[in-house]
Amino acid sequence: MESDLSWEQNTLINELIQGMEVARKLKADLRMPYSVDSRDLLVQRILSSYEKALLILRCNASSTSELQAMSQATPTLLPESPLSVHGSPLREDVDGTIKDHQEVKHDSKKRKATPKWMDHVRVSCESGLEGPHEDSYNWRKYGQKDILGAKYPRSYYRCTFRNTQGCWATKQVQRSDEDPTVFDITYRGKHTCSQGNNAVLPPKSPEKQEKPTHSHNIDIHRAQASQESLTKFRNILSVNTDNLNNGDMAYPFTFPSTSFGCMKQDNHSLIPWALENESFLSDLYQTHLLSTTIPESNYFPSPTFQMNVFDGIYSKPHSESDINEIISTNTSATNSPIPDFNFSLDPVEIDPNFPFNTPGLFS
DNA sequence: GAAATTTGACCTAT
DNA sequence: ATAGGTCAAATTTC
Repeated sequence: MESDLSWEQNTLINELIQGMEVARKLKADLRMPYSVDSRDLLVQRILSSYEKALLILRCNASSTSELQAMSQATPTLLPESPLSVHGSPLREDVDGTIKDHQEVKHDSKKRKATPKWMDHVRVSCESGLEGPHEDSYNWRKYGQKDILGAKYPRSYYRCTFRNTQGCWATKQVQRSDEDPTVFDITYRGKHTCSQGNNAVLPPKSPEKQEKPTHSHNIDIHRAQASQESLTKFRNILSVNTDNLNNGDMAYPFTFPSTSFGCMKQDNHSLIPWALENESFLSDLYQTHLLSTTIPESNYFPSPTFQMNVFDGIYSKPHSESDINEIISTNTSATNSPIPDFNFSLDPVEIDPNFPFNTPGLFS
């Protein structure tokens, strides 16, 4: 990657370029009288790029160096196992908070300290969604809270196997104010239960996973159907990996800002992206397939949906400071349990002549 | 009856 | 003092 630019600058450039490219595609698309779906897709991608860029700028004002360190220090850190850095003297206390063993406090109370990492994703269901789309984990809701300044309450979930297996993974789900079709989902803690330990997740218990209040044909995103789909998707990704030919495969990758979920409508979009794209964001994003439980299932009346998942950043587990900012977004189709993809699918065509390193570009 | 959800109360960080 | 996060009893669902 360009060494002359800072990490966030590269990220910002990439996002803006991506937005520009997609806008061009949209412009071209506007000449076509029939492709409404693809326009929606392109608009979504543009918005996603700008959103990422804004997030980066925000983070730049606060903890850029930390985030950069994170991204560089955790190239192999898997979403599924953010705590499992080899040899790292980390521990996770009973409430899921990760602590360096030197800074373990006496947490006599139940109240959680701010976790040292989280995985933040956004799920967009533009075309509507019925029913929960799952993230292959079993969650139990344990609370809901109205959040100041937010239109919608935040829901709190913990792993169903908390008691039986001592799994302290939690997640929070909150509907976006700006776009009610978007859910911000924050994962905290690591799954130590059997479902978290299995690379191939066990089938979900039928009583929980697919409450058949919604029956439709969401193909690849349906959490339950995702096992086969994920396998296929892995294969796709593997092809891309093999073709990438660069030495950065130890880095994480990102999925396109638009979704994987669009495959239903646009079966052509994913693979070409995967094959054409450079992995220029690969050192920025810890990416994973994602499908996420949307408990507020009634929000989405239409059977088709589209996920717009933003990848999460995992803080450097041994960082001494809390990093709770969520700085990057991404799209994919399953949650953290799919750990090891390290390349980008973003459909970006970078102009090789673009003067990224122009002095003063970011000054 | 067991498991999941709801919801008001409680706890703690800021 | 306040907001966010969690607990746990009550309620609902299966």
